[in-house]
Amino acid sequence: MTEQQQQTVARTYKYVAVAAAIRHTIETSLSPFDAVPSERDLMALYGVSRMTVRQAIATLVDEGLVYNVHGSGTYVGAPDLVSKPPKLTSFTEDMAGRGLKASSQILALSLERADSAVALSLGLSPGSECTHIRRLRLADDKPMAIEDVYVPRTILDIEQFRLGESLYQQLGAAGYDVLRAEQTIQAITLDPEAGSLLGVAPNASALSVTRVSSSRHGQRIEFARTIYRADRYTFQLTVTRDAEK
Amino acid sequence: MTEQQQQTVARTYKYVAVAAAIRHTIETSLSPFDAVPSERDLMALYGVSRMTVRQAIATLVDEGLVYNVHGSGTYVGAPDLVSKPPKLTSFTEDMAGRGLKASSQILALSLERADSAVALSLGLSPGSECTHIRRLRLADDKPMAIEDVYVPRTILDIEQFRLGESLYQQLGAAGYDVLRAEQTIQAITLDPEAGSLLGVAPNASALSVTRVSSSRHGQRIEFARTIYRADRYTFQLTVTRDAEK
DNA sequence: AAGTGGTCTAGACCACCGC
DNA sequence: CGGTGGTCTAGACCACTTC
Repeated sequence: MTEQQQQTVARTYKYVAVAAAIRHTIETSLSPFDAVPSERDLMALYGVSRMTVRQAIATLVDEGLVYNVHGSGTYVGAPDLVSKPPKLTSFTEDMAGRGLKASSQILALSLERADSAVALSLGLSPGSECTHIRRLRLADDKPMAIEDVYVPRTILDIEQFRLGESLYQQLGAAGYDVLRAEQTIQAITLDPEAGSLLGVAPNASALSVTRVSSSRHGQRIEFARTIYRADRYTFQLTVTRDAEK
Repeated sequence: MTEQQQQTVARTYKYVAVAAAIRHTIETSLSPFDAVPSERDLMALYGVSRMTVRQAIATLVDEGLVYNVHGSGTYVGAPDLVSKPPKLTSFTEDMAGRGLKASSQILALSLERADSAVALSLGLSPGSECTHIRRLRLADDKPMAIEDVYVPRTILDIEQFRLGESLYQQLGAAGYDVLRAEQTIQAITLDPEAGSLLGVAPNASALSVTRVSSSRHGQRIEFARTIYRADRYTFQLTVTRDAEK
């Protein structure tokens, strides 16, 4: 943590201060669906121009704390109405969010030539070498998923990989920050070997999540496939119909 | 389609026009990572104030078409880096997005007392009456999914329901605009009856998507469960790790 | 008709990037 | 240092909701 400890004094912008003041007002004295003071009132209240008020409100709208109704007013939103875009989380983070303790068991760690699916997904020429990590993922010490991760050798060589440390953290340290991923979710039928690893009936149903992760600039870093026990894992997300914004 | 045919002339706002002009410029003569003309140039070019230019650019940033770099410029984004929040779509829209033609076959239409799962999800007292619609959903005339929809009778009575017309459109016309939904995705094993309806083996795996839809103000409108053939349907989404914005 | 948020102007200065 | 986007002002009129 011995970072450069920026001394920037955090120059406070007016709209940030106004937003904080409004947030405080809401938290201390307003309830969901209550009206926030009008923009013109807020101008007078905080001694700023209307645009500054609007920018402050815009950040709150972004957070989902309030919403605008044209011609009527700005209102406090219901907390559970907030629709955040889904986040890319590690298995450990995902389990923690479900109140479970994550652990792992390495099943295999090897350098392999990418098969066509992996090569295609990662944009590699077929036969390129990849570090392959196969892990049994446990939640509260019971099998939850089988995970196969493929990373190009040029990004993370097998000898560099340190077991027990977060993969994303290691990739970030190597200059490959994972920022986004495309995920494909499908239902599959387990093969008997996977079934026995997961402790379920052979030929049981399971949820397969395939992920291709990329850096900020679109460079593909990781191909991962995780097969979850259908009886222990569901995937949840919020979708919106309009630009609720 | 004999709606009220609003005559609003679609009053075109300047920032919308400017955004369209910039979009056109990008599509016809710029490539990813190219710089867009500066805001001051755009002011002069389109004869509008800076704020209007900025609002136009803001909409394009929202779309992921361009991104700003403070102190440097505004640049065209890479198309595949765009991360849109997942949208709530009707089956017809969903299939159209996959290049398939959607059709339906009504399996049942009845008024029922909500079972505990439906009542809980919709916030109804157990035993409340619900309109239940069970449909076989086809894509390119082949079975794709079985869908059960439950709507409180107080929102849509069974006699009001018009077959063949979009449910969401009917709900909207009744003053219940569906704006967002919580979805739960899981893998299940089909029962033989469902398997035969879908034209797959009994006990095949399938993807189950459960949806609770709400209005702008959080009123729960619809409980739906759709069971998709695992071999014809996958669920895709983009997730981000940081506030990529 | 009064009040709200939405759009728009014509300026100004600040913070940051690259040369 | 010049040019860029980011913040901010003090007005104005438009579009919508509410009474």
